[in-house]
Amino acid sequence: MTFKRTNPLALAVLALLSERPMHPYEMAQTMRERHQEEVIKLNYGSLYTVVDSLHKHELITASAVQKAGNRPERTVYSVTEAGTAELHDWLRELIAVPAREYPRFEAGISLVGLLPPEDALTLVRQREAAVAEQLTALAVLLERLAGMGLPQLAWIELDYRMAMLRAERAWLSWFAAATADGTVGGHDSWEERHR
Amino acid sequence: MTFKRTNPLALAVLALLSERPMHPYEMAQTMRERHQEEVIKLNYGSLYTVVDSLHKHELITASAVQKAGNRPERTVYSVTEAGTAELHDWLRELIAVPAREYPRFEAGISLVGLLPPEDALTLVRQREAAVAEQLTALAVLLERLAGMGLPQLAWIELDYRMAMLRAERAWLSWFAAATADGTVGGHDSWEERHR
DNA sequence: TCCCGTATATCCGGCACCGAGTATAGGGGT
DNA sequence: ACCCCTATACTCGGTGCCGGATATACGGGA
Repeated sequence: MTFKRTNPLALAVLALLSERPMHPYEMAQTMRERHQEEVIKLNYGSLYTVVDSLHKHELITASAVQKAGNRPERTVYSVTEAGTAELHDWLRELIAVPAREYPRFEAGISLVGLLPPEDALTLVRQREAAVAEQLTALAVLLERLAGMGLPQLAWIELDYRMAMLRAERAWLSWFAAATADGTVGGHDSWEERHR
Repeated sequence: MTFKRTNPLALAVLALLSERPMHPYEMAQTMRERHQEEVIKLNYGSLYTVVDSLHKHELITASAVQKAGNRPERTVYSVTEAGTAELHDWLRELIAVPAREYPRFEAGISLVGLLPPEDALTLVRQREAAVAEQLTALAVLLERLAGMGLPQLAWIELDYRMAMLRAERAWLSWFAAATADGTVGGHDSWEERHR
């Protein structure tokens, strides 16, 4: 059976091991330090499952089993050639081919007609504020990373995220305005339904 | 134990049942007809699991068990009062509170430095083209829906999606250009690493 | 010296989810 | 009268994922 590219955590593992051999716990630490867990969901339970799976598919190998005192054994893994190939090919796919993601907000907004227009307006305004906050937080973080001398390429994904958040904020602002002054198509029957 | 708002399919079920009682298979059909499966992932296996779960939590009730000939029994469900409350509250949360989604592309682009710049450029251009195609397809669909007399509110989530896709296309276009003419921060060491 | 909070490192049981399988009914063609 | 294809309606086994439990080491304060 061929390896299934479901959990992006496996991608992170391959990427880390392509730097140097590590044991799972060290991978987690490194991901934390680099703020990588903001981009790829990290979960200790899943980490060991994912490492096992990669091992089974021979994309990584157990290169050493250390034992310090009475502590649990630490298995150190290295990436294999097949693993490096998998990493690069997976990366290519992720970048070149847009994937259906089913964002939760799309599901929510598609049913917004079930709520009274006044309520919808309040909720959208709340989201707008939350998105604005995230944007300023991101701006601060970027400032700090750039100040540390890191090149743009090292935080390119944050640049992308900011662009997306700005677009979302703009859309929310438009929708709020259109709901407030009743110019959203179908506003009359929407109001009528809720009294 | 309180109901866990994980699978948005449960949201769709509550929304459908708030129109009229249905059996699971009919829910699936209705979702298909309305293009709802483009916004909420539909999977027959999950559908029955989700319905069971809603039933266990008494958010829906089995209002009838029909039996036509020798065909398998069809259980018709209705939404309870608690179910309607859950639907509305869940909707509010989905709209007002942005959720961390971990988009696959963010994971991919964050590691783009592992690929040679020329390859990255090609891949990003490919994605740009794919996104452009999705945009034209969406525009056609919107035209058709508007032509059928449906109000904007009925396809508001597509409007949102178009806005997001346009923003993504713009960002990809920028990144491709910056990679091509070497103005992306850290381009020199990026090139150097790959020879 | 004892204690306790934190860091280290992994394991495991339960459950949601998925995709493929199953079985009958209905309808149209020859 | 027979066949086959599609639509109907659900079922089930396998698996990946998650959160919390487990167990030891270490360092610092009383």
